[in-house]
Amino acid sequence: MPDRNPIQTDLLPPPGGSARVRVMLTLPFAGPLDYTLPPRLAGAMPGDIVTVPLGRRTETGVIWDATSRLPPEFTPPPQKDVPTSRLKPVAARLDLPPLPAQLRRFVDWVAAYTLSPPGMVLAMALRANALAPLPRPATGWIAAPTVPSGLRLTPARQKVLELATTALPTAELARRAGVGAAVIRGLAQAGALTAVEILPPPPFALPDPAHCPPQLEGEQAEVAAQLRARVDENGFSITLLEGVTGSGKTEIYMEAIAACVAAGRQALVLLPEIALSAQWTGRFARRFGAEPALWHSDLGARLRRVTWRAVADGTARVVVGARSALFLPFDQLGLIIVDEEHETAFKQEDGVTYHARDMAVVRARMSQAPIVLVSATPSLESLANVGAGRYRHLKLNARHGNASMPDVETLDMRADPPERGLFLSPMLTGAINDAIGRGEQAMLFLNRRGYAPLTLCRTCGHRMQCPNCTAWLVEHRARHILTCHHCGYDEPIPQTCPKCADADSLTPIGPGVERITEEARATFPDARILVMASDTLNGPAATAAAVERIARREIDLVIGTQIVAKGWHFPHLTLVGIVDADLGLGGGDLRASERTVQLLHQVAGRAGRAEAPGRVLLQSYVPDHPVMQALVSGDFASFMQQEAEQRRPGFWPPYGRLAAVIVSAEAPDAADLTARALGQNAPRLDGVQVLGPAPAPLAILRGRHRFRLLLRARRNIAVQPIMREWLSRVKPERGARIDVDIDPVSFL
DNA sequence: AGCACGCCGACT
DNA sequence: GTCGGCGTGCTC
Repeated sequence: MPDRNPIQTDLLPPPGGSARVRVMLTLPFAGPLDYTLPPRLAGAMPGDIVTVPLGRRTETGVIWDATSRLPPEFTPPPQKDVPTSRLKPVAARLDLPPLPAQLRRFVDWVAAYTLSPPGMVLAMALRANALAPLPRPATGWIAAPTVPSGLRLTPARQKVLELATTALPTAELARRAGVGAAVIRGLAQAGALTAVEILPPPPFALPDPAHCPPQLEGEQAEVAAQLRARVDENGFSITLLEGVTGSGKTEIYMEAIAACVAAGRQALVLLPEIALSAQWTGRFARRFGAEPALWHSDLGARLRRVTWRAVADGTARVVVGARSALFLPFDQLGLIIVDEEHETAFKQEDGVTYHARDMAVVRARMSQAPIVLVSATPSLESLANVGAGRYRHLKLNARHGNASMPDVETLDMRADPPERGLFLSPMLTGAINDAIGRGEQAMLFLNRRGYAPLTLCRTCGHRMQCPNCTAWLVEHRARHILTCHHCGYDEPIPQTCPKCADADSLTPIGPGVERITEEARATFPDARILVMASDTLNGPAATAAAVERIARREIDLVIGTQIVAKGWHFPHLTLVGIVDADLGLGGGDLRASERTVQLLHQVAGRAGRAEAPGRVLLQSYVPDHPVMQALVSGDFASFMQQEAEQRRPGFWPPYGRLAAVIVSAEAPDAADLTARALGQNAPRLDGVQVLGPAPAPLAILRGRHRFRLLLRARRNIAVQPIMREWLSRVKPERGARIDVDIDPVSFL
């Protein structure tokens, strides 16, 4: 542990001067600030949490390492040195556990990689309320080994001393002995009771690897053994675990967790969404006889603090969480699992933009720990890494038990169109009727919330648009509003067209889940229907309750958005209807096809898990599209191969690197001028190309005008130094902001 | 991110 | 004459 070595040279006072330390504050500076360390704080070390003066206020920060340990191409340019004579002294060292060296290094790495101020990355690591003071341990009383001579042993005193074999606080001891507090005080005074601190019990029970191990056979046992071997070798490795839905991936990687816990190390499991954690926690508890520690952004303040500490001191052995769990102060990280690794929810888009899956790989490397990326439909990135020999590949080909893969068919909407004004084709409604008639469950999937995505005036053609964004307002009929899904703006549904004032001329165009529900209620009047959308289910508890109702067969037809695609287990669901399989294909997004296949395959996987085989019907106007063909044939390997071949020649990811630059300003001119200045100063380097500037697809967002540029580089070129150099040459116009997104996922 | 300093409009 | 608008720039 080199960083805890008290003779670390950078902390020794220089000859004839006082010690200099660098302190990272949770502020958007380019790096740590220098302070002197007063003699009374001698011995303070990197990682220690301190308060320092800044201007005329006091800030809390972390003593940082004197020298960067990043590869040179990632190291930000050095800042100018402030002479020691002008430095202010560190004010105080707080009595808190230090930030581990590994986490400090990770913060530096993420900051350098994403081109974010390191203080903002540090803020993510400290947002846990970790800086709140430790609660004072309660004092308890325990009987002294010998009763002091001369003590009169009254029956009351006798009783107290008999009970005080384990430390108990005054009130509790008095209550149990049936005496007053005065008796306790008297005994303490006489030296018959000794005061001790009562340590709170560890907040997380130790998971028991032997509690309830699954019975694995064949390829499952083989894969579990492989994963255990990775954990047991106790070094860095990356494994892609690819397994069809229902193949028991979770049970199998839990064996790796078991090995990790058995070895006394900690495991981190990242899920794309906290909604999944309730189900996951249940499975974990059945396997290990204890609950894992949970981590996500809206955990209560107290639990956050307790969890953060428990991760730091190692008493939390298994943490399951959203992407922010990557920044917990693990001490003995022995395994990272990224479940549903292809999910784009792992990409954080606001504040520090980072991809949790990729950063998890970095964290694993720094911890010299194995990482397992898990998916039924791996990302092209991960498959390419397998192809290049960088990742190991484990496959689970068979569904658990006797369940077979669902049968997927396309419904050609040109040949078999729905009735006018409806969205479900006769073939689909017929299949739903059949399924419900057999006492089975059906599901309709449409990845669009609300009633209709567009409201149009039949008289003048006016489209209801968001005043702050380049986007249509989505009708939410249940709430009687038109709302913008980008900025949250809403207004009541107008009775007359705001442009031509014609009454009752506004018409909803296209379906959302609300509208499909309306149609389903009319078409299947006797069916018990449940809608699952992020705005109808508030919170993980409500989602879990809905899943439970479906499992108990209280529902015949589930209608849902994206949320139903997650790994829910619906044992009686045999039919899935995709209302609009073409939906994700528009928009010119690099990953549109890949994402559509992943999403629709995930939804399809909800069907036919138990004995009854599943059937999936895709409503499409382009049934010959490679995406539909891949879903029908189930041959994703070939589909991904084709995708890869399309991206390879142009050096698109994963064969090249991208960095997006978004210029935004309230004033259109400021945004335009800044974007053009960036274009004119674009780097001219071999293997690097800059596209744009062009107005962003969302040309106005939250009232800000936006332009985009895209830098594309060959895979062997680090984009960070190029970006740093480029941005340093352009000064944004007043009011304009330049945001950088390394490895962009969204192209809006 | 704060918080000052700074240089131009409506007020006790 | 001042109070205060928030633009610009610095904080070790």
